Amino acid sequence: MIHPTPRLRFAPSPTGPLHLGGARTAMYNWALARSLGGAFVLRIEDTDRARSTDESLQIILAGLAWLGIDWDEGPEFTAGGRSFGGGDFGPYFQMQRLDRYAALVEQLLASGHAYKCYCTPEELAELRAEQKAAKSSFIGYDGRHRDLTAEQRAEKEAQGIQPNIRFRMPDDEVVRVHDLIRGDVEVNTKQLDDWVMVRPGGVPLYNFACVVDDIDMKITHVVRGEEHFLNGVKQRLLFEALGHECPQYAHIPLILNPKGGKLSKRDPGVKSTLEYRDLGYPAAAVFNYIALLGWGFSADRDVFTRDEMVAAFQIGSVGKAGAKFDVDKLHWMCGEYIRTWSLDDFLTASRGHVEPLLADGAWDANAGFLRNALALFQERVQLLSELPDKLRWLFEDPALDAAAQKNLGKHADAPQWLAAYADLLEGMDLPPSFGGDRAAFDTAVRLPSPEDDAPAAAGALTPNQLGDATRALIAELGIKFGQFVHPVRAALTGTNKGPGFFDCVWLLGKDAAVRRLRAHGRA
RNA sequence: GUCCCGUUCGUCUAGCCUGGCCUAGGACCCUAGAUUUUCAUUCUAGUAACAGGGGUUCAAAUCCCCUACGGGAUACCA
Repeated sequence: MIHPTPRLRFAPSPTGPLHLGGARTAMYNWALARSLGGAFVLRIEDTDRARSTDESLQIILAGLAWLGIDWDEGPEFTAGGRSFGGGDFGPYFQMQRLDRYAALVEQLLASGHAYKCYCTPEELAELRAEQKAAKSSFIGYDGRHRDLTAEQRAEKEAQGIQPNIRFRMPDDEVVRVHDLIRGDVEVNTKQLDDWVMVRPGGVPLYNFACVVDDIDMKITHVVRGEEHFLNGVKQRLLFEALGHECPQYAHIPLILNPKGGKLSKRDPGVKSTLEYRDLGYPAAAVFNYIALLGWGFSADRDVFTRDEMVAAFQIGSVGKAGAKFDVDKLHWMCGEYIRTWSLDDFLTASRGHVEPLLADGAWDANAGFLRNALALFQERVQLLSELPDKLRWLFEDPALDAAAQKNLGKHADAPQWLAAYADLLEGMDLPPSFGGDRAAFDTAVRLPSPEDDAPAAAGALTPNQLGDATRALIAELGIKFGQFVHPVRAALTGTNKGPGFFDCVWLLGKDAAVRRLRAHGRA
């Protein structure tokens, strides 16, 4: 037999945002498809009319695109100049495939694999309650309408009851399923009831639509959450009833909250994927981190690229145990990725977070300044959303935090030092503060690299020259470097942490620096 | 209740299939130190695990059984 082209799918229902667990399921499907050289299909399971929304759909598509999980077939979508979707096996929305489901229902009804059931939701709830009360080992539909006569059905219809359609399961049969992750598992159909394929009115339910679509879309492998494990058994029997081979199944464990429990609304891992984007998590870092939740790249490497993952990915090596979501490691990973970026990439990514601090047009008007400023923070953030708080002191006089207050009050002479420093700076060719004309200073300077410490315009002061002058003053005052620097930094930046002292002064610029020193100083 | 799956450092995991190379490896976190004007980065070192109990075997983290605990399923949701 010829091996069919591998075809995998991710089939979300647009009833909410794409959380990280869903993204990981999509990713494993995607990675397996890519590693096998097959196709990755995105199918939208929108048969739950009450809860499906177009907004959720857009969020899901944008979330996948952001993570770089691109789909070959499915809804059309364009992001970042790339288009996704299309394909010859559509439609890819289940609500556009109702004719197809209807045709197969007729076939199954005719062959006896399916039958009409007239039970109402109330009746079924009552049945379940009775079973529970009687401590029955089986809880579920008891097959009471399995073999209704034509007369009985006519009677129900006459009462105006619209039937649902159920799949007839074997009563007592051991079904052996092979799972790519769990291995061979045996399930007795005694545990499974005759499940509903189609709602009254004709809209199909998950297990039925899913199988029809997997057949029509020629799906060869299904990777999904372990909550679908038993659905796999039901689906396998339906595939057989329809005369088709069942795809290979792989059921992956769920992501757990840090306590080891089920993920609930408030847990970090259930945030929408787009929230991570908006908070300045690098997409590649999020991708990398969630890949690690249940799968390992190698014994001694945690950081890897998409391509490396595809090359190394094997579905069988996904773990069977649920993984807890660890924000610390995610954040560490984000910092790792940000530090690998070029300064230009960092600037581009930072813009959306920093620009709100500035007046309209100020980002472009102060490109050189911002480049120098941001360069100092690339290795000091894990998320881009940390940037505004870390940069605010450059644009407005800061309130002193507790540590800064302490530093400022540590030595009785500190106010004199501040005043002396203000005098010194006032007489120097220091750059003007943000918003001023800094062209002579800011051109192409990247502060952390001494070799770049060369302003374009002759005569403009560099951070290193500022440092020489400052050290001379400190010597004159007869104090230690540390004694001087801590209170001054506090007065200037409002905090005791941050980039190198001279870089801070140089970047802050003359007018703001002098103003703040005078505010806290005394001659 | 019943059925299915799982359980290696606090966390993610390597090792388990094909017992011996495991005095159990890596990473995050934490701690200490080095570097630095602070913070961050970087580097070095350290703490820390085979859920418990039986068995099989010359030998078990690795194979078998039981217990405990955790997760999943048991919908006219997906």
